[in-house]
Order: sequence, then C-alpha cells, then structure tokens
Amino acid sequence: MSHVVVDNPHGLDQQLAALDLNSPDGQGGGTGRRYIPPHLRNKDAPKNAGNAYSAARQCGYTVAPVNLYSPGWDGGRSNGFVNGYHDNRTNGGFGGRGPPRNDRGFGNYENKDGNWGGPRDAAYSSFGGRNDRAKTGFYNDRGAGSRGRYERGGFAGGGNTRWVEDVREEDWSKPTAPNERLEHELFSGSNTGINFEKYDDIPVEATGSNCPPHIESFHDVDMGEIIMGNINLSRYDRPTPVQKHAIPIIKSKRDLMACAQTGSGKTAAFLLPVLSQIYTEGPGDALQAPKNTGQENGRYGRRKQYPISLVLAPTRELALQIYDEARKFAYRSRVRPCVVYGGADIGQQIRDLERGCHLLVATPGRLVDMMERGKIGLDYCNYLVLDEADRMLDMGFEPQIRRIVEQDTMPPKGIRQTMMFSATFPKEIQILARDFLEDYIFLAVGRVGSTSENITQKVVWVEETDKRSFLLDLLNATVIPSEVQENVTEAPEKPGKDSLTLVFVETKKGADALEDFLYREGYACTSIHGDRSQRDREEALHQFRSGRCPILVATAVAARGLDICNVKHVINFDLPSDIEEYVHRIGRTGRVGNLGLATSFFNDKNSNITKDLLDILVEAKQEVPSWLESLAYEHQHKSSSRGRSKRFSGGFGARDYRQTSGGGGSFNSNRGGRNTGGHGGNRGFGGGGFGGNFYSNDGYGGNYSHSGSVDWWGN
DNA sequence: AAAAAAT
Repeated sequence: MSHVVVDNPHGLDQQLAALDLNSPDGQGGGTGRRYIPPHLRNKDAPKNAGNAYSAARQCGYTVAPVNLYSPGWDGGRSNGFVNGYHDNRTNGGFGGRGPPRNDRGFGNYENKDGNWGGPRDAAYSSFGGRNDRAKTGFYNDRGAGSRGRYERGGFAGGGNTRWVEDVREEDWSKPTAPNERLEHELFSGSNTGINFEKYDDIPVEATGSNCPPHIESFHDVDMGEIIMGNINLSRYDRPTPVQKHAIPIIKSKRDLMACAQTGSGKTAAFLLPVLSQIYTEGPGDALQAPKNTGQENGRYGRRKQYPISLVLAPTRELALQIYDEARKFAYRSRVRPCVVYGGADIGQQIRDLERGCHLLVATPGRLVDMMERGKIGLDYCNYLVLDEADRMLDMGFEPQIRRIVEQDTMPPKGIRQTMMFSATFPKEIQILARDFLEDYIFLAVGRVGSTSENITQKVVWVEETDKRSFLLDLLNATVIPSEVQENVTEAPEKPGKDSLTLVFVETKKGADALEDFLYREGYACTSIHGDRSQRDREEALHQFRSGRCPILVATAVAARGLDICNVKHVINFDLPSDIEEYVHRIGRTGRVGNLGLATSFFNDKNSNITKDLLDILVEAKQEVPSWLESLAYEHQHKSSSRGRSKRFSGGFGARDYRQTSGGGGSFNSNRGGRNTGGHGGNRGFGGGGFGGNFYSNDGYGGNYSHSGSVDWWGN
C-alpha cells in the first residue's frame, strides 16, 4: 500500500476546487484534471519580479499589500529611524533601506504599482553572482571586479560618503585555517548522514517550470571546496532523496516548496546549497552594511547584525539542532552561524550575535524580539528557510512569521530566495507558499525511514493502573508480560548508552510524575517538557543523547524533528489523540536506516485514535491485535449513529463537517475504492507516496486546529 | 481534558 499515487483525480480536483485560491482562471478547479500546483498556474502572468500585488490580483485575491510596512522597497520613504532612534546608517542614503516602521504610520502606504523600486534599488547591485538570478531585473551589475565602493550613505548627499575597503578581498570561497579542536568538537559525533541504498526507493516528485535535473552524487554539482570538505568530515556518503533534488534546485536559485519528513536529511538539503552559495558569492552587501562603518556602534544601535540567511524553526530544540548542523558546514568558512530562541538568556544571545552573524537560526518569537530591539536587520537576507512550516502554523506562529517576512525589511520574494519545508501541504501552507515563494518548484518526497520498513509497531492493551508496572517490565526486558507476548516477538533492548528509550506522556505533570517514579525505581532517566526551564530541557536532551540517561520521559515537545540517534525504543505510555502526533513520535526511532521499536499502551481512553491507528498499522504492514480491529469496527458503528468525536467524523457528510474541525482528511480517502471513511492519517504519512499526501487530504483545511474552530480539546 | 512559543 505504500507509495500510493493519486488515483482519484476527481476527488482531488474537487478538494482543490474547494480551496480554490489560485485559479481565478479556472485552471486549478477543472474537473478530471490533474492537480496543478499553484506555481504552475498563471503561466502567463507577467514575471514582474517581486510584484506581489499584481500576482495577488491576478489570483482574484484581495490582499493587503505585502510589504505594506516596508517603505524601504519603494525607496526614499524611510526617515532613517530605527526603533525610534536615529539610525546613522541610513542617514541621507538610499533611504529606501530603512528599517521597518510599522509603528510609525507607514502603514498607509501602498506600493501602488508593485514595483519594488527600480533603479533606486541599485542598492541591490551585487558584486557577486546574484545577478544571474535572471528573473529579477533589479541588479545593477557592477561586475565582480570592484575592489571597493562608495558607501551607501553618500549617494544622496548628506554626508558620510567614504570609501570602504572591500572586505570581499577575502575570498569567501576559500577555506580558512583548520582548527583541530573545533574539528573534533564538530565532527566527532556520529554520522548523521543517511547512506543506505534502500533510500533510493523513496519516490520523489518535482514539479515546476524548468526544474533542474537531480543529482546522484554530491560531486554532481559544484558546491565548492569548503562544503565538500565538510561533507567528507561529516562522513556523508551520498545524498538522500530530498538532497538529490533540493540541492540542484536551490543551487540554481529557485524557490522551493518541499514536502518531506524530518529524518529525510532535509536540514542538510538546504544548508549545503545555501552555504555553498554564500561561499561563492561572498557576503554581498551584507558586510558593507553598517557593521563596518563604526556608526552602528554608537550610542543607539550596537552592531545590528544583518544575516545573509535566515532559518526559522518551530521549537527551540529544533533550532539548536539546525544550528549545530550549520556549524559543521560552516567549518573553515567565514560564515558565522548563530541561533536565537526563547527561554535562554537574551543578553548572551545578543553578545553572540554581535560577534557576527551571517546565518541565523531562530524561533519566530525570539527573532521578532531581536528585531524590535534593533539587534537584527533582515535587509540583506537573501536566503530564507522555513523549516517545519506546518508545525509553525499549528503553533500559531503565522503572525510572527508574516511580521518577519512581510512587514519588515526583508527583501521581497523574487529578490530573496525562499525555501519552505513542511511535512504536509494543507491549505494554510499553500497560502503561505503563494505569498512567500516566487515561481517555485514543488518537491514531494515520500517518507524516509518509512514506518513499514524500519519501525516495528506494537500496540498493547494496558489499563491506566497497570501502566507503570508494565513500563518497568518493558524496561527490564527480561520478562515479556504475557499480554505482550502475543505481539512482541523480539524483546526490546534494555536502555543503555547505545540503546535509548523515549517514553511519551500526554501531560507535563504526567512527565514529571513518571520521571519521579522511574527515578525512585532506580533508573537513570530524565524528562523534557515545556514547563521545564530551557536550560533543563537542553540538559535533559544532552543527558539523553549522550546516553548518561538512556531513558527520556517527554511530552509533545520532543515528538517532532528531533534527531537523536540510537533511540531504539519509543514507548507511548499515553497515546496521543492525534494520529499525526503518533506518527511523529514513533519517527524518533528507526532513524538513519536503523531498526526501531515502538510500543503503545492502549486502553479505553484511546478510543478516539482507534481507527486511525489501525489504518496506520495496516498500511505499515504491522501486526494488528485482533481486539484493535474489532474495536475499530465497533467504534465506527457506534459513533456514526450518535455523531462521532469532532475530530474523527470522517467518512460521512464530508462537506458539512469541514468547517467545524478535525476531520478534514478523513472524508477524502483518495484511494479510490477503499473508502476508509476515517482515514485522516494518510496525510503526510508513510505509505502514501506523494500525490495523496500532499495535495489532497488537507483540501478542506480542517485538519489543523488553527484553521477551523474547535480542536480536540474544545479550545 | 494539552503543548508549544517572547517577556
């Protein structure tokens, strides 16, 4: 059942018609036709780069002008104030590059013609190779030979003109001196590369105009000597499927929307080409920016940093993880990666930023904070990556994200290069992609480390009161409880340095309690949840990773994205009520080609997940306990009569439900004959290749709590 | 009846 391709084009089109955002011309909504990704529509639309408005209007969409608050782009409107302070940097200069002023009444400006400034944007002229981003006519090519230039400040009179030594005399493409200690620190960890041949089977589909061919080896594309050196040090052997496709796409300066799971190697898929580009092109204007004028160090602004690349991630731990990867690939380069996220001392983060920041990894809230403090300017951010975009929207980050991307000084789409990664492609993400991406390529990657192959999934019936003792039995692994025997063929490995066990619970309280219990029972364990201090969280993760505490009790905070090798066993002490969450949780094991075991405790409290769980097990070709099967059957019948839980109302009366909540994916089993009637789980999940996962299920947009009215908890 | 995220 895996890698199902869409075989129900009608249903699919129906759904897409329902969300018809992009096809005023009817292209997207026709029946009987294949889904046309948004970027393939409106082919005739003028490629007026950055012309967000016209594009939006073409779509029959009334939107607030995207850069409403970014007077900078149409030039000359900035008054050179930053956060209420005078900003010497822009004094009398191009002006247009002034910082965002959404508190200064610029909101009334409308960029009337959508022209991002034309000649005045000569500020964009790049010494590097950015000009070959052909679709934009913005770059005033001064050629690569300049050794210096007049500083921006001087152009419009008003002072400050001075010759600036061109820092690009440093060749960013050449490696800097090696540093043994650092090298050891960065690369001594285990190989996180994914080198297994079976990954070749992972289906990948790329759509979009002029999509560059994929690569088979890291050597098929020139990423420069720094990157190649670091790839070697990381012991990356060959690219994963997502890397094979994403690397050439990003290298050829195209925007990208990629649907891929974590664990597919996607962090490197964007870090490698982005950093490679930065190395070849040098810092561009970013280093010319105020930083070196000395003026930013004055009374008001202390060294505002202008990262060339920004990566946004939903959770702090994930941000850290991406940052750690970035440090590897930035080794022996002039690029300095930084990370900012909440819960940690902001002063320390600011000091770190002040030491230089070319690539910034951030969680949205803290970044906005940094921007408002005038510590970060996105004026020169040429590369924007949104990682786990669906997750970020789930968590309600959309306002912050739009604030960062649209309402500030970030270059508009078409100028910057934007890459979005998401496990799913629901309506909200499609809208975001439409707003943030220009002429993008859509990449759909089948699930790597698919549950069916790598992870053995067990579901056992355990009453609430028995859970603890049951858990102890599992951890000891010497005795397999009789109830489990029928399902557990191999005993789980005992937790140990190379055999980590991750125990998921549903509540923070529960996490504390269970950790206490295990601790009292003499187990080396720790816990992670959102109420623990950031320091404790990181410490816990470290203890776990290093194997000092081979048992980690966790809430949903650890369910997604975290890449911890050697997790041999995931135990759902409490099952989640959402199948999506389940999939993410068990995905913490069986990574990088290893085998994993996932054991879930099930009792009547979990009836809401019965059907979806069953479907997942079937799809992943796992043994299904007979009681689960009959339960699912019962549940379906029982609930169809008296209105099922909102979330799993699948199968019946689709459209009527779609505004209410949950069930979105459910009614559209896009699998032709088999109307599973409640199968929301296919979305973004394992078995189902691309089509079904990404295009369809979320058509009704009901799957995400932020989209509809009520979620499972009634919030 | 929850978790996450800026303070």
